[in-house]
Amino acid sequence: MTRIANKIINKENLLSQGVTLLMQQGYHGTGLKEILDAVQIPKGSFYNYFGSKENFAAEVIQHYINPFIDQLNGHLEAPGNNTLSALLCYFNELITELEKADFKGGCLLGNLMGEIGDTSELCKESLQFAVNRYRDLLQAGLLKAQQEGTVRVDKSAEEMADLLVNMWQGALLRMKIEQSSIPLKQCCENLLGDFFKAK
Amino acid sequence: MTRIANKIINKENLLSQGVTLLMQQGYHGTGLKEILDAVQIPKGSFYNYFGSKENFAAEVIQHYINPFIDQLNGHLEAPGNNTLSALLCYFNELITELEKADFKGGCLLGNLMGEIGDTSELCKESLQFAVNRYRDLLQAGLLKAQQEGTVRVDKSAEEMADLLVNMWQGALLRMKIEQSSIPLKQCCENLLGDFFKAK
DNA sequence: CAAAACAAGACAACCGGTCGTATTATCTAG
DNA sequence: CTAGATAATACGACCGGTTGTCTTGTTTTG
Repeated sequence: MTRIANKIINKENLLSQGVTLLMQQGYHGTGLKEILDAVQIPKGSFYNYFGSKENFAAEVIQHYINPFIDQLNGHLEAPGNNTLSALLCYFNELITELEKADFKGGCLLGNLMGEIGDTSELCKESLQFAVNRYRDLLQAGLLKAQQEGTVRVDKSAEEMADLLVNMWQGALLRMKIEQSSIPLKQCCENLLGDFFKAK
Repeated sequence: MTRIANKIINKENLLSQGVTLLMQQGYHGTGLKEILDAVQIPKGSFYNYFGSKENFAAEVIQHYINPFIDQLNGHLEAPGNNTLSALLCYFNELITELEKADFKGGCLLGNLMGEIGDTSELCKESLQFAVNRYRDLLQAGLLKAQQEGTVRVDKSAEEMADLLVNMWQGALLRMKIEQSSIPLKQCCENLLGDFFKAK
């Protein structure tokens, strides 16, 4: 095992553990020691890899969103019925996962937007980038659904994508304190299943 | 000045400063020292008043929501055009205030739901109670608007109130990282100004 | 004067970050 | 191909400062 390969593995482990801990306990609620102990990596190495906790968090954010992009992409590209159904299917998958996790954590992006969205410039930019990537993908899906005639065309796909992202984030917060997936389901039913539908 | 009156003033000052600091820096991001220094109250007194930081935060949450309840109530009871307009007027007032604050802070409830919603049982309950009080008031307004014929009746006032609260929370998060009131305006225009409207 | 309320600061644990040293990889010269 | 120089990485003891909480002595009150 070469040294350089080990570095990549270590960074990957740190980021992965960072996603888990930051999502559940927040930025200030998670100490470096806790992350480092979990993956058995000394502090000096951490600072060699990332330079600072803030910079680490900015990378964690990107590391977090990637799987969601892939998962959504998978549903959008799958040869199924129509794109609107694919979106509904995707969100139902998310809901199932959140139920399985007992509504713990929610969304790292939403949590960090609230906690450090206006105290860390670096993380704010990382959050912006991550949210925009996600929103753009939703927008592409909604645009396709518009062309298929299942989604109304008197509103732009971009605006609807923003509405969906925002209500979903709010629903995740409600989910956390109510320990229930009802807010999530209401979000899908009312937007994708009603408000966005072509007349 | 009696001793008991002073205690009330001190508690009030602590709660008020707590609202400001917890909203901007979060729960774990704000140390007791910072709050105590700001209001010139010794640490011993704090623990005499509140018992613990967690308990303090739970009280801060209630202290935070009260003015919003009052403000919304004011708009709902004012002898204006109709209740739907009153709701729109209320939210526009909020938007103006957030713009004046340069989009800093956002909503204490949303921020804390994300940060400690699933680590502090006590705060979770306090958040639940605060959010429900707010939601119930919105629900009452929407119900009145339904009776006035300006809001659709094929959806329950409760469901619409939940949707409004959730999208508003999500919009506040987006506002924080985009430094823009556009998400907030989109929320109002699309829900109150479109989706909720009677046909 | 007893009991409760209050305030001051001690307290250990922990924070993010630094630094000197040891180890290893890569490059250069002969 | 190798010997030596240089850079990159690994590592954890250690830093000053802060954390939330608790103990203890004082003051106030009924």
